[in-house]
Amino acid sequence: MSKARCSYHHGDLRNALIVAAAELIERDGTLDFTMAEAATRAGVSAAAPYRHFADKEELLRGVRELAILGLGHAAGETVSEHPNGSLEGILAMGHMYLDYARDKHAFFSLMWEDRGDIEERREKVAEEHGGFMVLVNMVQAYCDAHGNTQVNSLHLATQIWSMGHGIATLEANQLINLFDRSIEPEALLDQSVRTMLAGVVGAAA
Amino acid sequence: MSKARCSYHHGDLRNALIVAAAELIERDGTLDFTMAEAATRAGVSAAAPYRHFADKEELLRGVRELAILGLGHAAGETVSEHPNGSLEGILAMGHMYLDYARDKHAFFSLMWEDRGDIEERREKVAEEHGGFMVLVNMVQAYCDAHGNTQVNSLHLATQIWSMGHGIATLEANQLINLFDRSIEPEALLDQSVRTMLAGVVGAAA
DNA sequence: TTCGGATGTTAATAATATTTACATTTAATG
DNA sequence: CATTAAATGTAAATATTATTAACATCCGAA
Repeated sequence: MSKARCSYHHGDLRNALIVAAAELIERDGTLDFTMAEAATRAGVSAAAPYRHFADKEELLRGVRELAILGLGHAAGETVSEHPNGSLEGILAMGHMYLDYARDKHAFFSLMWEDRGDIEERREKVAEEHGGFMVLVNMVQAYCDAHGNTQVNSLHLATQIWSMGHGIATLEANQLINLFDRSIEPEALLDQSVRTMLAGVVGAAA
Repeated sequence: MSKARCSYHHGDLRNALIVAAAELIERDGTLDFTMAEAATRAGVSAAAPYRHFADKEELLRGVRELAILGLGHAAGETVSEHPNGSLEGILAMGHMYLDYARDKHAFFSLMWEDRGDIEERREKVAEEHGGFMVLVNMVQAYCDAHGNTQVNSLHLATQIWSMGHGIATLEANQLINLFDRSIEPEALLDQSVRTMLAGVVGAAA
């Protein structure tokens, strides 16, 4: 009875609802789908979701987990396509992040928004945020490759993440080139990352 | 009749509603005040706001303008407290931005969120976003002071802004130290800014 | 003075989230 | 195998808000 849809009980409604909600978010580009539509899409009545989620916020948190895992997966793909410890790998990671922010804006903001569950999230860092660890490893490998063992790679990775996050966030909201239409987000990010690595690790520029 | 409250007509309801909404956002730390409460606070009925704003979104856009002007004002204050073209001035600007993001989280996110009015915003850049221009001038002065005339200060200011924006956004959502509790946002930002300036302009570190 | 438009009011209307009361199914227990 | 409590669904309320409709008042121009 783990995959029934034949009768009264769904079998895997919680996940089905998360997927349904994600599809609606994907379709509309916003988080304001209705609970009723998500329920219908999952093949149940409007009240059924409340057996699995206290409220819409909780469902959104479920979708968020899915999105975070997806981004982590993309990070894994990206790293596997480039030489270990290479600059290009780190830059590619930035481009991937930028693409994600642009193409899946609603998921991107949902992912980082505070929804009053910080403590809960802290506990799930390891299982959810593999993506960041991928970056940390890339940075570490880069430092190693450049013979620098003094660098705190977690710290440096956080600096690079926040640079990418800032550009991605602004770009997703069409603000990065608000003052100068000629600015190219990827070029800007590449240059920022190069400068940061050159300044902290040496070489790279 | 520009400031009446005596009789039937309010006199300046549009602005009063923006202020009322801003107070509610300040009070609750969220954007989900009700139109009715904003109206009551402004001393009018629940339907009155619709004579001035098509919907809640439009009222929020009004509040956003106010917030952006406020941040611009803070930028002006900050720059006036430090030597022209100094590194400390630029760092102070970053701290101010970080403080704003933390203390006025709801306004901060409202400010940068896309609310489907990009074109409209582009037209108001000059009148609204004096704050960014303050940063551009600081960066320009910094470059001048370091005898570097090759730098595109608009470009460099955008890089610095996006770094600060990334850190501020993550910090406001309590995510910047998700992986390493020991990270201090201001220190991280200071170091990033120094590295960027040193890498692009020279000196500074 | 008088009339039209702007701005307010109160009373609907509508869309949604969420709860309630009841139904069905599952799974453990004797 | 029969029984029953817990889990999971359903349909029919409720409640909260945004928003609109229909009507009232006021201000400024002709």
